[in-house]
Amino acid sequence: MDTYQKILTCAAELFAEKGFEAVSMRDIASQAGMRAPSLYNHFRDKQSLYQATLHEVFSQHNTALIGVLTSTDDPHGKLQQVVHISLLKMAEEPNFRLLLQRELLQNERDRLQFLAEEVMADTCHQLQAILQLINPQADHHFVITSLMGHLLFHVQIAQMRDFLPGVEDKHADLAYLSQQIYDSLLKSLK
Amino acid sequence: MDTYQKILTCAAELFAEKGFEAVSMRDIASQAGMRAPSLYNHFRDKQSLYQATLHEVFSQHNTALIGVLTSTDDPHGKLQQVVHISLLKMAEEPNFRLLLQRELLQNERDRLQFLAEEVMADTCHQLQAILQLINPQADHHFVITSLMGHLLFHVQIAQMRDFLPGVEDKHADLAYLSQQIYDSLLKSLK
DNA sequence: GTCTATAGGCGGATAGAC
DNA sequence: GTCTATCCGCCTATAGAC
Repeated sequence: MDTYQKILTCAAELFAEKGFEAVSMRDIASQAGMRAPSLYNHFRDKQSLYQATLHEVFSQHNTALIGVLTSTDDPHGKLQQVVHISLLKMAEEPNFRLLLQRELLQNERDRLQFLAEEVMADTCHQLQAILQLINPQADHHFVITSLMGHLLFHVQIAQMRDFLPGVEDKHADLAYLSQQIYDSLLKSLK
Repeated sequence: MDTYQKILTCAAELFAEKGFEAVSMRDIASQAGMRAPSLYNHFRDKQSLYQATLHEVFSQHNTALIGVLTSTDDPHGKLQQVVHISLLKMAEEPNFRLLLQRELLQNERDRLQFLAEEVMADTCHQLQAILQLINPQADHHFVITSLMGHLLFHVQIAQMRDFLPGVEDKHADLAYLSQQIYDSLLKSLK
């Protein structure tokens, strides 16, 4: 892995964990085994490094999902796979979810537009086509939004689940969660 | 309103909008019509001010919800009201949602435990009792988590809805959203 | 392409006058 | 209880040696 990629990887980790403001160029450089000024040979400034990090993480995640969405499965199987794989990927590699959720907390219009168009639009369109086959009458925009909310929130809440009432062993099982989310998705489609 | 409360109000606004790291004591003081050192007559340091802000905003929101949850309505009516009022309150006064979501992004165990026990536990228990009356067989923990995810995410996504595919006018209507969320909640309970 | 040294600004926090 | 003045550290970013 070349230096450029090494920096992006470390930056993704730190920005995801602590957020843009809480991470210094020294932190990133240190993580990447160099000094802060060296970063400026690869990125114009901190903002550029952050943007490049977002682009890297988001596009990687998207191409991973497209494989599932363009498979030849029937609509139900595809839907189930999307839920399952999204959960798995977000659980084992939290950078995508964290960076996305941090960006969602910004209320600058152009950053939200970037998120919508560059990160979510493709997946939404693919999902829409699938839902169309299952139930053309349903409110697809609502259902897709609900699905994204489900996926993000259930993974996010995993770390504090032990502190919440009514929790059982099965809730730590991603396969069970995935099944529940898929079930309630289908029910809300009918 | 005394100075103490004035500071808390301004701090809540700024912390919610920009996050802890991105807000300086000078920013808060300026918003409250004073100079930064004056803040230290009311709060030991920035962390204390932040904690006090969280406590203020979270407890206010919780007491507002308890009124609904302890009303004498039937379970279905209560549930519908909880959804509706939560959406309304979060839409018109975003500080609670933003501070909650920012705290959820931390992965420090004790802060998550604080959130779970001081912010969510009461509401969860009340909801659990309601769900028990509707369908004792259902996975209440999952349903309640889903509901919270729904509420938070649909309000959050409101600002970028125009950029997402398949959006229609009705999606900007809180009453419609509230109905949809309640409907899918009931369906996933059956 | 990486380093040291450093500029220049902003951050949290305190001292002490009023 | 609020202010001005100030300390001191960390920040981003650049200059220039190697």
